Amino acid sequence: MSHLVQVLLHTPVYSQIAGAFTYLSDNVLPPGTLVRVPLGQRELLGVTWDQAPDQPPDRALDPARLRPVTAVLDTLPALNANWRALISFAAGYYQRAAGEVALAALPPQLRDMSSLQLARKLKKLAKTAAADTSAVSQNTCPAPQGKAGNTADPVALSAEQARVIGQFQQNQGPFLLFGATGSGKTEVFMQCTAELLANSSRAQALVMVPEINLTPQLEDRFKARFCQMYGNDAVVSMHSGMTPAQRLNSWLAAHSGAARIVLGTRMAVFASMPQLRLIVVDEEHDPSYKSGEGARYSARDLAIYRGRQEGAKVLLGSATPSLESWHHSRPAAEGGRYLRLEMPSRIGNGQLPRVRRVDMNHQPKSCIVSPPLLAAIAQRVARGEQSMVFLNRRGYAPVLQCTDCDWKSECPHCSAYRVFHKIDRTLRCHHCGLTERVPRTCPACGNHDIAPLGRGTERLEEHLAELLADIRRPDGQPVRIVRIDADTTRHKGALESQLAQVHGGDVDVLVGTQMIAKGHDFRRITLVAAVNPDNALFSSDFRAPERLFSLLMQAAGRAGRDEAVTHQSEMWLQTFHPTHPLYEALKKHDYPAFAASQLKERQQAAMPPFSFQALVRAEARSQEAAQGFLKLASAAAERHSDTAGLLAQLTLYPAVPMAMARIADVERAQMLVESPSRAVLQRFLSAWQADLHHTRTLPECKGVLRWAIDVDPLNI
DNA sequence: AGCACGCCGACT
DNA sequence: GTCGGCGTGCTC
Repeated sequence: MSHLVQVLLHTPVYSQIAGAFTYLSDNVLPPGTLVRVPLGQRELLGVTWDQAPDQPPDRALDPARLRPVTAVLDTLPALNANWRALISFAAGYYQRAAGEVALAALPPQLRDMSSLQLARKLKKLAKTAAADTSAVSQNTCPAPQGKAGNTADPVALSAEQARVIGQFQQNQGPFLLFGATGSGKTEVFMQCTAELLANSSRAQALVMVPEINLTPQLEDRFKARFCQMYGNDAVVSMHSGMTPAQRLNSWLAAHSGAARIVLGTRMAVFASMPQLRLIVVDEEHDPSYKSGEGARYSARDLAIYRGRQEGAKVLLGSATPSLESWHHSRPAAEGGRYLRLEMPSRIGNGQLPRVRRVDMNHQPKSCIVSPPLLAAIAQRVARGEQSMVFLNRRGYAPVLQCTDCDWKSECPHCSAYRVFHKIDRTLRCHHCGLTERVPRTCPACGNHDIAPLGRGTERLEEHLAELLADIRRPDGQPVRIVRIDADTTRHKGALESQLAQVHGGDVDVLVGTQMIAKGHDFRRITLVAAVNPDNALFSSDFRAPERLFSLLMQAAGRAGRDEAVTHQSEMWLQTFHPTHPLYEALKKHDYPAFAASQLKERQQAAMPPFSFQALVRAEARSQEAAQGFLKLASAAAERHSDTAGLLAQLTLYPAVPMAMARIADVERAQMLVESPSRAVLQRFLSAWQADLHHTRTLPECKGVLRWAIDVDPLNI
């Protein structure tokens, strides 16, 4: 028992003991070893860590009170230095405890396994893996040819794809693949993966997608291509929709090197992959890559760090890149650090849909679907083609209002209205979940007339059904409308079955929220319409236009994927601002022009990517308490020399209520910190942590429930 | 974060 | 009389 060992545990930053714990061990344990250690009454999983160089191990610790390591899980190889560097970097950059980040990056099941259980598990896996590889070597020799058009075979590449792959091979990256929807980005990802895996018998690739919904179809394509070559467990998935046992299996396969390809959502960026050679980030602009809980990391940004750290190539892909990535991929002569790869054309003569704007100023007052749009949809139905109509609000109406007095369907617990859902006659708060039956009379004045105000997908569906009631499909049947949103897909498998309905041609008009804009290929859709996209144009969030543009481009990409119908596909926009530059750029499918104008505005206003931001958020029972905490903390920053010295190079904005100020009776406030220098912002935040912790303990901050730092926040 | 210890309200 | 609410405080 003579060796001291540093161990990271799942303890958050604000528990004073943010660093590693010291334990006694019989043997020298290499850093990255999994151990089980006692902490108070509990026994926890921990990871041994490198000695902090700037800090002697035995500072004020009483050596007599050190406890021994309970067990060493050394049947598993230690987590390597690259993985530990990633964890340390993420913890430092996002201002969290290394232990919290490290333990959150391990599969949850591992936390409550003894070394014996783990050893058994590994033995079992080794056995099945051996059986599997022998099976593979049997059936790869004369590769059993599946049905015609097998996805397992690399398809013939377009000239653009071939050129881009060539650039990928000849450069080190990081790369930004800027490719139109339908230009064949996935095929490029697979070719690049195939290439790197073929180079070395142990090389591994990590492929990330923004949403769980998108993993199954990606998994199918990758499995069809790579499992024949490398075995059935060569491709594994990692996302939060998997069972704990599945997640453990995938993690172990990646960690041992058995898995050659890991597909997953943002959490997969932390997968232990000892031979990582490639990281692909598909739809890199998607906000889902930014975590909103715990350590608020950006998986896309960490992918860039990780790639550099491990010498793995990083390939970001999008049809509408984030302005950050776009800016980084400007020509190297102008300071760009990423290599931009471009694929502007759709595969197989596919064209992007023609964009048509309906000026709602010249349409009947308060109409939901304008006559020209309605006529266009009716025409599609009569021709046997499909239409897709977007509205980013679910429910029947966003507000219910008394026609007599001022009453509106406010949520008693949130600063939001409850949404009217006609289907079950309820008022539902989309923030806290409060659900009540619609009152018969106005709760304030007793009036019988309470009317829905505004429109949601439910009402749009109903409205379209009325308007299209007389329209017949080519087979003489009445029009079929289906709605897809969070309400209709609540049950497991519902989304899949509804999508199958659409693919099967049973549906003429698809109504939905942005849920249907992402990823799914609908081959017979020739019309996509955004009913009311204007909201985002004048939002207080400076990223709202970027998100709208991306959403509309993605939506437009749903139309005309089939060569037979591509020439007549259209994207319709109903707007009160038809000449807005965003729509002008969209009409030309001109992301570069849109990005250039946005970046110019951002530069003039010194906003990201020309400045760096962090947000401190506080939650309390009262708005005063939440803001009070932030004010005290910023006063402390001005008092203390280590933070005050940096204030000349950054701006501490005043504390303000969040856009959604109250959710479930919790008041939320935030404070923005901004600097032209990322390094200055980092130094400031690190030094300021102590002030924030201390401020929290003051008696006047009793009411503060939680606070957190969000570095590079997406929603301000 | 957990989990203890610790002091005040409605129930077998 | 207990069971249990969650307010402070500690964990190598």
